[in-house]
Amino acid sequence: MPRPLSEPEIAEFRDKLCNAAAGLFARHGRDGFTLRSLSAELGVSPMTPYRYFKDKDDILAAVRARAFDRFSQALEDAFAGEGPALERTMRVGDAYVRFAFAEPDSYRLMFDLTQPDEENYPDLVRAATRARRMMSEHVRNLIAEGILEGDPVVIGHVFWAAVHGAIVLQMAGKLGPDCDFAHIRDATMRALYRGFAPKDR
Amino acid sequence: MPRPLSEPEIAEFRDKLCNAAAGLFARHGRDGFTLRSLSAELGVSPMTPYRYFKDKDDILAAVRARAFDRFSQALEDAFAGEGPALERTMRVGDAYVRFAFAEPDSYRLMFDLTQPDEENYPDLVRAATRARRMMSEHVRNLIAEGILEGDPVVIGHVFWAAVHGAIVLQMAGKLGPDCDFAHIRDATMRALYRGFAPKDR
DNA sequence: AATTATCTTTTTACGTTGTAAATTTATCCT
DNA sequence: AGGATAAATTTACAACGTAAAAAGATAATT
Repeated sequence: MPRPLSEPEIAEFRDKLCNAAAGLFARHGRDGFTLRSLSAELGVSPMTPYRYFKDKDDILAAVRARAFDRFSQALEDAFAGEGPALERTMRVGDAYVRFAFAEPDSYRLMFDLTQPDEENYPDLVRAATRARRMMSEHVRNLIAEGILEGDPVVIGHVFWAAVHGAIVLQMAGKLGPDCDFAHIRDATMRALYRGFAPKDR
Repeated sequence: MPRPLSEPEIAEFRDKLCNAAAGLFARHGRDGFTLRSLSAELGVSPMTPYRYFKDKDDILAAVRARAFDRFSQALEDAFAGEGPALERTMRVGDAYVRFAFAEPDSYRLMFDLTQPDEENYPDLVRAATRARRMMSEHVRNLIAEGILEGDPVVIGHVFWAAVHGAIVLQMAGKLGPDCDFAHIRDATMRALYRGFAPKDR
């Protein structure tokens, strides 16, 4: 139906394309994701995506932004429920790890080190910021309940970096054979809770 | 001089090629590293490297292995000197961080998530294992001096994962604007030392 | 209703990539 | 000297991202 191409139509195509791209990514890895295979999957010519995205990097940025949004949603959902702060935080942590290993390709996409300059993709920056916010948000609760002590932003980032480090080392196959991820994660969390515990008691 | 191509000659060419590849990588990023530009840099035809390496992935594995070896060497040198355990460990930590930010491309190469199956490259596995060994080695000293308590392998991996996580988040530009790497690193180390401190005192 | 203008999509084409195959070049052995 | 052999280059091909040209389809204008 070619004439005006309304805003919702554009959004729908972009949506379908991003989903197809994510699928390709998951099935055939980074190299399996080509404009040509993507177009084939969508049943359009290889040049059609250029009507909806600037170029391949633009597509990648959109896919990454979507991954970040699903990730953030999972964390926010886990945090949303009722219960004591520690329990809510543990739910967030579980959701984090579950997402990372259930969708390793999305996780890779989000945090891969060799990525084109993010600042050129505002929606990606927004989605990444949304995810980051949650990192310190649940720590605020822990501090309020007296479980931890310190700056919530810093502590949140420390927890985040620690679990992220364990995840990526695991994903990169860099963890030794005699110490699996669950072990590392458990020891890390235990040590950090003790390390950031209020000083007086 | 084409006839036998002695073992040292092969090693020398591989060496030169790996250095050139690392340079290309550093100057132009992953996409700037092509067989053609690499050959041009070496003053040979684009097919010559195939006499010394199976394919591009094989070259990449060799470059990665060399990065791991230089990395390990830096850590081992830092650990080698005299002094109390805590001081030696801090030297290792500093060497780690210094290497990561002085040679971010090498660090990326070592730990990038989208890498072909390592197990097919024995030398890479060896180099990676060498680096990993150091992670728990210095922790053994800390435990022997009563500064930490627990399994040195697990604790070593926890420290490793934590600092690695902070580094890659920093490199990926994922750390918030109001908390820089040095801050995170400091807080992480402080918390982990406290968290793994012997229970009695 | 026919024509024109406008917008989407496809087709075609180009430069670049990794690398297989064929060819050339240089050395050693008889 | 002349063949054998191994190294290096040249040539060639399929696949990639994407620019440019062509085609196709609808809305507006006459």
